[in-house]
Amino acid sequence: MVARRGRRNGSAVTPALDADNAPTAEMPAVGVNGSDPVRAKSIPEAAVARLAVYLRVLSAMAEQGATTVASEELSAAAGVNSAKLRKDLSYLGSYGTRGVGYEVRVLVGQIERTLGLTRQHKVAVVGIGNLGHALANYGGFPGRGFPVEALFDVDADLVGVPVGGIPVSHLDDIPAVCSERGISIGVIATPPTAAQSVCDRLVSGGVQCILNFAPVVLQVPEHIEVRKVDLAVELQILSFHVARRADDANGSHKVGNGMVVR
Amino acid sequence: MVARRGRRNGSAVTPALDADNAPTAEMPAVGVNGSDPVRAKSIPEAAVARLAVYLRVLSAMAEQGATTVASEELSAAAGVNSAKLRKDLSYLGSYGTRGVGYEVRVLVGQIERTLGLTRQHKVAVVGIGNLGHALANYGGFPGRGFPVEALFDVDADLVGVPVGGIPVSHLDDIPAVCSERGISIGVIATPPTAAQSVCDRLVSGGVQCILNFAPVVLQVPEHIEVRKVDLAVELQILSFHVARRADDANGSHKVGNGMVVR
DNA sequence: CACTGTGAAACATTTCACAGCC
DNA sequence: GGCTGTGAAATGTTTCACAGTG
Repeated sequence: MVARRGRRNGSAVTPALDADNAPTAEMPAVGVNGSDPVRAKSIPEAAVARLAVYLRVLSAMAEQGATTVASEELSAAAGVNSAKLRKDLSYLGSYGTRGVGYEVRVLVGQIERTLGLTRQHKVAVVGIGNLGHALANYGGFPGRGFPVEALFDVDADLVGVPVGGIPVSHLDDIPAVCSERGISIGVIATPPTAAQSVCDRLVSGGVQCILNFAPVVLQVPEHIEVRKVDLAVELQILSFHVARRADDANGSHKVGNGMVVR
Repeated sequence: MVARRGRRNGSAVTPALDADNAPTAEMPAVGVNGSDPVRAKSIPEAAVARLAVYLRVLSAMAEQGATTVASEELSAAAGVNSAKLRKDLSYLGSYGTRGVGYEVRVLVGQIERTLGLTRQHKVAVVGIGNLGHALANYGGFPGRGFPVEALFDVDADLVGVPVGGIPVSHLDDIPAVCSERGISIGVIATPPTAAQSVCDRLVSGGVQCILNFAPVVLQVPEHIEVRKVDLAVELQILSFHVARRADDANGSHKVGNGMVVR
């Protein structure tokens, strides 16, 4: 440790690192790394996101009875190229057989281990509106491993009402309930104005990670991991590509710095 | 130049490029680029995602009456560092004033222009379950610019029923309705099994971009832009970080290839 | 001989650091 | 003096291409 990330304001609270949703980029892969002689280098952030996709594809294949799979086949199903797939899998260790491929079972096990899916991660959903409902009813999220164990809302009419089998608690009880029930992941599905205060309460309740659906940049202590899902941003990125395509198609001209302008 | 993107199968259908949600990485920024002597280089993919965030922050600031903002302030609010912010804004052109900062109004206008937000992009939502409802009720998505103009579902009981003011149509009518209404963005909120077929119909209806909430890798023609939002993947990435942290904390040891294993 | 595992090259993104301007 | 804009360095990611192996 020691060598902190350069510019860092003195405060204990920093903006959730990435401005983007980035399942890729940023961060030197594992912990601090660099000046620390002990810590080894680990899996690139970008690869982690893909491992989760491979896992799903592999599980589907296993269900279909496949026992073995080659990088070419798996990569096609996962929408990446085979070199990338092989490189990604190589971060787990050497679990393939040259000339043959990978054993589906083994790969599933290794990816699960690497992603920490052998432990359970209890989830709390905050904000039981349309989206919160949808999330709560997912009922024990993706497959197994992410049981929803607490729900919160401000609405007095909602408090006490069970949704997907779990009674809704009040926002004020977030810290107590979360630490009682050992929640490790908080999902924020509130309006943007409430998000930061909800986030603070989740953190004080001992939650380690936050998945944020509210369109705001959360400020969190640095040991908290935040990921965000931002509809507006996604749509605007798509919009950019539509616009770019339109520009490319017809007579576009360059502006000062050489950028296509229209 | 010349050098085509290596592997690219001859088929007209390719897996949606990125395996990850990646608002960053992959793609040489703008269109073909490289062998084309005319086309200029453009905004990095990673920067585009952040521009959308800056836009939101700037809009909030404008509402609060701010007329001018310095890179340090804006970057803090957006959760990035100021160098990155300045670099990102420089892709738009030179709209700042040295010694002063940026004019909020101007920046908002430039980002909107760059993201193609001056045109409207009509949206269709497919799959009116919990999530679809939530999306439909967003009622003209983020602010302005993304009006929801069509809804689809298989459920006969739902067809004809208005949700958020728009009557639900049947899946079979996707191509006709989409091309009639000039839909440019399709949002898939169906169960995974239906997603690919829905996607195909959206494409045949002339939709240019797809936002996919279903946990499957869609295969699309290469001129179609796909982005995905995958809850399972997000949670598993968080899980990875929890696990990594736990490993880092206590006596971890390295395995063959030098990776932290537990 | 097909297919994995991986150095090394190519590419993309971020950060540094400072020249230049108001 | 304070702050933008940007080359150049550093870092991270993807792709190539091939040696190695069951």
